[in-house]
Amino acid sequence: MQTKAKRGRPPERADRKESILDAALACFVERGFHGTAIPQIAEKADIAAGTIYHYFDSKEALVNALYRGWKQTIAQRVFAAFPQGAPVREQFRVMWHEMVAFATAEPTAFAFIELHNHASYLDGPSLAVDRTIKDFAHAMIARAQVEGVVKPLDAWLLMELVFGAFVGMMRAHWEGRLQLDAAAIAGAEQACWDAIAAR
Amino acid sequence: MQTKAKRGRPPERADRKESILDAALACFVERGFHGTAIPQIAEKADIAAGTIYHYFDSKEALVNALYRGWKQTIAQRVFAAFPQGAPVREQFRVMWHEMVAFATAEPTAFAFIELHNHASYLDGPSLAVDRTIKDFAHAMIARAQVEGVVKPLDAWLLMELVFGAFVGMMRAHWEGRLQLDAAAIAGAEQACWDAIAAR
Amino acid sequence: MQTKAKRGRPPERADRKESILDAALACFVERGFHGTAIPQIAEKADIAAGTIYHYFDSKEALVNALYRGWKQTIAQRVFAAFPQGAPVREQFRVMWHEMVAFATAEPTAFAFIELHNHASYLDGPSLAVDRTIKDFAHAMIARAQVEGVVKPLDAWLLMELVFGAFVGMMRAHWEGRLQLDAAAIAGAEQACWDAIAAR
Amino acid sequence: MQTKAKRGRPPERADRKESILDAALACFVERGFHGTAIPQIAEKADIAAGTIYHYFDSKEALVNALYRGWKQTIAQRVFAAFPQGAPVREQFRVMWHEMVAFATAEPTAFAFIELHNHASYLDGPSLAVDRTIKDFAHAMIARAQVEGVVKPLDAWLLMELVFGAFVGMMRAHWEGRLQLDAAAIAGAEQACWDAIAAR
DNA sequence: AATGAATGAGGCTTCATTCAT
DNA sequence: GATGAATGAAGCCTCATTCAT
Repeated sequence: MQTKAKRGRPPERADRKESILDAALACFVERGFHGTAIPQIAEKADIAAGTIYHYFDSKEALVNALYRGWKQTIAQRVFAAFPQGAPVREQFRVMWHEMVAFATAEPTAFAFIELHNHASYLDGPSLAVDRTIKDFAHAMIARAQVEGVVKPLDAWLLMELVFGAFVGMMRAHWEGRLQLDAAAIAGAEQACWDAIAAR
Repeated sequence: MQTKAKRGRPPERADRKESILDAALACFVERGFHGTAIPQIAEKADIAAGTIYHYFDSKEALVNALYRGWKQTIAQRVFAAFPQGAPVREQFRVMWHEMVAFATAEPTAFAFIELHNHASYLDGPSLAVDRTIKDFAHAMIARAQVEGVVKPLDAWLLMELVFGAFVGMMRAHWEGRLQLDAAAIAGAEQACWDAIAAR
Repeated sequence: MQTKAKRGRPPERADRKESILDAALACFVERGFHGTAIPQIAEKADIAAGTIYHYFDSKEALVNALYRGWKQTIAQRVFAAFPQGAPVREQFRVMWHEMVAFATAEPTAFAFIELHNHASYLDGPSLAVDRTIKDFAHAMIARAQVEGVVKPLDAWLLMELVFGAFVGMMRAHWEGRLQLDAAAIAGAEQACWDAIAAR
Repeated sequence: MQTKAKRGRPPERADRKESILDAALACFVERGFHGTAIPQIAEKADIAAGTIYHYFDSKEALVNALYRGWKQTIAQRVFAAFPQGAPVREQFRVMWHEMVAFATAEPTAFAFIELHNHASYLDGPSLAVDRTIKDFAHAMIARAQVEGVVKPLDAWLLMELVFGAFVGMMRAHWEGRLQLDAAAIAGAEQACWDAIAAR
């Protein structure tokens, strides 16, 4: 059933690109990349399907823009907060809380980034941006090992353990299996430090 | 009216259901549920696409069968190895190594189960089977807390941290970012115990 | 889901061809030729799908056998009962009641023949067998016109009117819109005679 | 991932919905509902197969729209022409000629409606619209019986006989077995009246 | 710039038919 | 002769993408 109704410019609305990215984020998290249709994104963004192609070349370009954008956002945030000269124990604490703050403020974006890690539709540049935080955390741990405050295991292993623990906690939280208050978050942070700390 | 072309029964070949499940597992891990086409599975299994429908009612029924099957396999394996009367420290170690053994022996199955957690195409029975191992690990931790050997934080939180750390480690391993030898595995196990252990 | 269960000859059962024809008749009437799948027929006949191909070359061969078989049955029945020397009024009455008797005794077969008239999957021989009764009825009406007892309109037109009225009545009956008792049938017969009778 | 092949909007062409309905009508009459493939309809309508789904939710929705549309058209036409105050004999004649006029002007639509009566793919609303003309004709006959000009048989039976005769005549005409000129049509009308008229 | 009808490849699924057992 | 698993073409429908308005 078609309506010959209104075409052309609709009532002014800025941020079109932004609303497309938001809608796409929500859809991709909910149903995955291949499970999301462009018209679904358009509907959620309250625009026409064709409009998406004024801002992004393709569906793939859209996921990649989303992925890169959020990955950079979180990296910048963590780097900005990082206390350069502070003791490792303090650096660890700050990173942890910064990550929690991000994952709490932008749960969908965080879920998106975690779920879409290494997906086949991510292009080279996206994958490149991918490693920054983990590289950074690895470096921090490696420095701490030199000081002898962290276990002398492979620093990459320790980093993945802590990162995994963090993601596991957040995922359980999104999925409603876990309440998180300040005490729990701080307790978890301490537990993760204990995991890597030299005894 | 169909073409009179040659179709029909080809030379015998056993294990068809098994080879479908194997092929589907590999495809789903590689490209996700929606990213995998039935003909791709068929090709990998070296059968005709239609044959899949003799064994499974639909693509959804296939993922669910896969999910349930592997989830049960791993649960049974962990439960069978669990040392009932042993000290918690020992129980923890056994579970850890059992999980590693499974994830190493069946990396694709393990990846599949982790990636497809809580996906929208999983049906009720599949989701029901989902909680068994985590419930079990939670109970173990809760018992240890009574003994005072584990931190007095929310046992669910501790469980998710350890589980997350484990998954993080295994994922880094599949993705080639991490070498895992016996020492690394044992070191990681100790680190995870340190995470939850009372100081 | 497959079972390696019983193959080969099942408990003796004669009339396999007959039960296939019966099942096919019911299915074709209910859902049409293209709407009926061979496995559905097999299930209704309580045999394996492949078995049908021992008796019929194809689905088309099956409909055609069915069509020809019933068409001949009804024709033979009508011809057998036809009172050669009797007055036309009597001949008309006999034919009418013979048709009603058949349509009542074999409602599915009658419905099948009416619904599948001139379908594209009927082959030459089937269509050839198609005309016999109508030709016969036409001849009867033409003779009656010579006697002056029937209207001097195109005999084919009169024949189609009567035949159409008969089919309309029977169809309304199968479809539950019409009760038919002996009085109704006799009344309808008289009405049809009045339709063609010279005034 | 889809091919980057050229797709998208082709040069304008109006009346798409109408041409889909026309093409579908022709196909359904020729090969039946299950015997008609959506691509066949699309080809006949000279549009892409997918376009049909912009206008109709499914193949079933398409048949139902077709059925309802034509059924209403014919009913409106008959009702509009019906001479309310005239004698029954005249009303009968008008209805008859109106039906013939419709069946002659729109032979495919008429064939479609007759062939698809009570098919399993017709939905509730379609079946509801189905009875109007027959109910109307029945009422007319019932009134005539009160006047004593029509036989005192079940009015539904008489209606079905006349309707059946009419359909039989038209069908023979479409199928090329019968020439119909004004005299034949008028003669048939008189014959049908004679069928139901009290003697 | 925005729209959304149109396109047509491709996805899931069905089913007529074959053939090893 | 009977079986039913296997085949693969074809059916219905979806959806990424284009482009006239």
